[in-house]
Amino acid sequence: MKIQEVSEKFEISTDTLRYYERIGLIPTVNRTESGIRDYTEEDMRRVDFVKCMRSAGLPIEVLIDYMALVQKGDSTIATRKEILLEQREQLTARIEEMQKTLEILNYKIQVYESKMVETEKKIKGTE
Amino acid sequence: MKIQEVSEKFEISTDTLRYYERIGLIPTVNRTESGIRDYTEEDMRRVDFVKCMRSAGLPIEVLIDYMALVQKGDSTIATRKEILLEQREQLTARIEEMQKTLEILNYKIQVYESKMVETEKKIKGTE
DNA sequence: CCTTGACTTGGAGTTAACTCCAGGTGTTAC
DNA sequence: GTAACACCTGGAGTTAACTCCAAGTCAAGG
Repeated sequence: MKIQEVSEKFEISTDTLRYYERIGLIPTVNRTESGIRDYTEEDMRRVDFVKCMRSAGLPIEVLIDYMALVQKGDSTIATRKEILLEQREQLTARIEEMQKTLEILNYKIQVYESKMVETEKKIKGTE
Repeated sequence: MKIQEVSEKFEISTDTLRYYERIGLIPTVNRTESGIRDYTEEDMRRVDFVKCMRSAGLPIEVLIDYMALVQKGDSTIATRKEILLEQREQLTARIEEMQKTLEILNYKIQVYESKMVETEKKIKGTE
């Protein structure tokens, strides 16, 4: 698959795909004879994984380290697990924060709602 | 309250507090005669609110607009509610994304876990 | 009174994660 | 076969949100 197809499939710009490759977040993609990227299924699984992790805010640096360990093979499993444990912890913390904020937003919206209803009533009363 | 006390209370650096003020995210804080910031209770409520919203990733620009409307008074309630509705929608979307990622992390960690148990068994078998 | 540390301002620097650009090559539809 | 478009690379530019700095003022303890 060519870069634009991958770009459309995963909704990641071609610039970003090339960027991910050049910083080593995904390993170098094979090129055709004329030098054009030809993504394999495995390449795309990696892209998908990275997209997912990035969408949750995992830092690129951490993902670079992690992906490098994946490339290195089974001897790195313990380290990889450590990385994911750490990231999971941070992620749950972030989610919790956001849920607290969400509740405050809910409350504020509801307050505004009832204030607006009050205002309506007053207007009606003076008609 | 002086800036450093506020900084410690909310765990926001003094630099960030001053930055928020200068970009208009919180209105200008009163100064003592000698020009030193003296935060009121209301100032601190604002700081707390901004901190909460920022921790959930709401963009500063949106918060500036929102806070300006708050200053403007009750006539802006409908607009404020619209802003919060929009932000709430985006926030729930982000939370959902993160929860999907969390599940994938959980799965991956569990796979690594069982791989490690397998390796343990093999080692024990060869002893 | 003088030192030490907190405070002030305006402006510059940093960081992460893209995003864009220029200059060149390859390919495909007519 | 040529115009239009996708692709390549290396490097520069952008954006959001801080964070740091310099040069100066102010306040409290000894």
